[in-house]
Amino acid sequence: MKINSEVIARTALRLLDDVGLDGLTMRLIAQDLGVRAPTLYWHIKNKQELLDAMATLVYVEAAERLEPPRDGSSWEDWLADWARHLRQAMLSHRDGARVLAGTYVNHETVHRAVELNLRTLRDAGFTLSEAARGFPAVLHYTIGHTIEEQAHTSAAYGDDNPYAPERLAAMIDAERFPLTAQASGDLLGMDGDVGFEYGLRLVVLGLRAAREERERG
Amino acid sequence: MKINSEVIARTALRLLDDVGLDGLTMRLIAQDLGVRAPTLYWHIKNKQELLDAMATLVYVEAAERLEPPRDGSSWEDWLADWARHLRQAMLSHRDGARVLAGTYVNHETVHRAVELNLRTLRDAGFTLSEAARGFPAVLHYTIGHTIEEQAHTSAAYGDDNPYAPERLAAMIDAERFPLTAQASGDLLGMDGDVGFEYGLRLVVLGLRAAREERERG
DNA sequence: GAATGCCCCTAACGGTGTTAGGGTGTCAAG
DNA sequence: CTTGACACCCTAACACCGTTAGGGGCATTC
Repeated sequence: MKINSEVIARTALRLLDDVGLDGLTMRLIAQDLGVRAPTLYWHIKNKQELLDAMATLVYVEAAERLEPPRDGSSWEDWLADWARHLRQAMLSHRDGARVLAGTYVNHETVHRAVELNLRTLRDAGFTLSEAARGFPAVLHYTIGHTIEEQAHTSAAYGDDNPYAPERLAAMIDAERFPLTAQASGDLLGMDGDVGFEYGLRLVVLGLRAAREERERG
Repeated sequence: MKINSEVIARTALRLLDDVGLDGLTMRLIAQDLGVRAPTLYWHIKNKQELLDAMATLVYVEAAERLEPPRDGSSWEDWLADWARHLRQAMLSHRDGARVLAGTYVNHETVHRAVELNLRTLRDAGFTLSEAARGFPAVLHYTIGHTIEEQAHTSAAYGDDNPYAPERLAAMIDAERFPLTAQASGDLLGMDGDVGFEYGLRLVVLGLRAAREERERG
């Protein structure tokens, strides 16, 4: 296959799943493409630019399946679905959240997604300003949650992951931290879909409450 | 000064502000301590463990100034203050959010903070389960927001930061993305305290709304 | 047929985290 | 007082990293 910057990024993204972010080297990517490392620099400026391109791909993966809300579907469901798509895109690649976090993606598909967010919220009765300040909160929550979740389940620690639930639960001193011990089930279950959905609901409820508060004056 | 793992972490955290996470090398830290790099390995297992220790210090920095809510202060204010403390701790070090993100900190001060969160929310009328699922959402939002903010203002790009607000605003096609263009001020102003406070308020409002929804049955 | 420019190569540079193995000083036990 | 153990630091070196310099083949264009 002909090599260009996008092919490199796609290859890197595929290799990422095998070796993780720390194991992703230029030499490895080049080898997979049947080429030597310096060749990559003909197509891309440096590794940071490659990481940006990878982040863009992940982001686009989430944004491109985004459609205007169908009739009858609420803005709450639509917004939550957008967050779920983004989360799924990150989860579908090892260290996906770390790759995405802190990369301001600039791509047409993403602009479209932003525009769609604004329009959907405004059509639902939000002011444009509320929409513009509100939906990034959903985004930031989603990124924050997923980066933590992916870190806890990371394979970086090998077999003896110090964040294994049973290990953490055993560490809590029930005398000094009774509520923590009592709620350890809920606390440790925060990773995964259930925990994500709970927080996501909170943010969406917050959006609705903020609008109602304004409407009441 | 006598060298031990905590002194190493403090030194590393101080150097971090000068050189950034990518510039933080074992040799540099050792030099600052008047010692050679391999010596560090007598005190710590590897660099990852050092980064964990640094993250713990930042986290503790935010948690140790945490006190039970004074009489007359609402749970909303208390919870928001806790988020602000955490954010300030991250912002007070270059790349602080990146260091903290994805490091499950295990330290007494943090356990105390968790317990205090649970107690405060429960005393305010939340069920323990609501508290245990709710406050991580605040935490995740805070981390997500701060990591993005710090990435955008990062010096990693040198003088030609592609995320400079005026550069981004100019990039938007007002014909195809009218709402985005119109709201660009609000969108780009999401970084900084104003944007953070807006989202933080949303999450807190969401918590309240979730409780009220339960109470109504 | 010459020249241009794309695309890949080899070689190498300066740096990284980390390990191996050896020294020196302190301090307790015999 | 001697001996040994142990804490703590060292030098040397390994394997690997991102990246640059410079050169060569090969197609397309004048």
